Amino acid sequence: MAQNCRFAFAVHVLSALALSEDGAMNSEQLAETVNTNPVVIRRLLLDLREADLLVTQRGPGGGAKLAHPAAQISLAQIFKAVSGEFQLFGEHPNEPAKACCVGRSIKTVLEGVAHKAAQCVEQEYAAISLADVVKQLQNN
Amino acid sequence: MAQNCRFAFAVHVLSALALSEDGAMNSEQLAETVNTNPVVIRRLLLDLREADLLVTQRGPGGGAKLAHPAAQISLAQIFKAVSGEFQLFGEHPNEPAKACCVGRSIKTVLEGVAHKAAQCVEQEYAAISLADVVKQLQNN
DNA sequence: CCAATTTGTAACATACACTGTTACTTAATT
DNA sequence: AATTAAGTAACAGTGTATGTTACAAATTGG
Repeated sequence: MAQNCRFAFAVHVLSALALSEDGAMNSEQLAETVNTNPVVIRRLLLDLREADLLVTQRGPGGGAKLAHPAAQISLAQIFKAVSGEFQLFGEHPNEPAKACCVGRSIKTVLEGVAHKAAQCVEQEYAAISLADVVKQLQNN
Repeated sequence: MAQNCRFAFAVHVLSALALSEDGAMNSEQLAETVNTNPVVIRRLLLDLREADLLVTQRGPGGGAKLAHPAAQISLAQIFKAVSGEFQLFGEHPNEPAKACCVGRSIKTVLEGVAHKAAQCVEQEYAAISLADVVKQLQNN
């Protein structure tokens, strides 16, 4: 459903930081392991910093490092930081016809459905920590 | 996450059919209540017919009607019919660097995460029937 | 059989979002 | 002061979605 890969990139970046020697990596190193452009990484870092998941440092020897231990960072936090709220499907782009009883309230009903599903996914993601991901990476 | 509104349109269309007088409506009538183009509706009808959720009829007096009672159609069936499998986030578009242990197995780990979340959403949607949606529409 | 109607389908237009890229500014270290 | 790296703006290229027109295929009723 989410067409973008920002969440995948973000988990990759944070895992790499968790596993790096001194805990810090710059955008060029991160871009290399993710296989993308450093600017794409820096844009991601801004969102992750905004969510208090990492800190950045300019200048020589700068880069990014985790703001908290990996066990205290959940996939739900990461997802929200880079992709906003959980949205499982697109809404009506045009307003449905109000003349029909379906058109009048379909959006409200679908919002309820989307909300329940989003809660379900959020719980699932909240139960998985970055440390869990790192552990799995090491066992592969 | 799903950027497209095919699921919303599909639920709308099927609800309208469930609530229609004689159980049948043509693509023009459906397009009017959804507020889109009849061809968009007909493309949707093809997928819903393929999934055995409705039947279509050409020629004068033709149109679409439900293939089963609304209580026997779940939102999970509708979702799969028009949007394919549940996919909660996009994967790496480019292959991550295999030199780093994160790059080597991040895709596998993320697949596992996506699978668990997808199961969770599917269960949620499977528990809601078209009849439930119609009931909510009538109470609004 | 003929005319009207409606689905089925191809082709294209338009809009939008996302990734990637270049180039430059700002800040921090030595 | 020079170097390094993040921050940021602007734009290119790609892909996907909705919407639209036009026509083919099938079905019904007279």
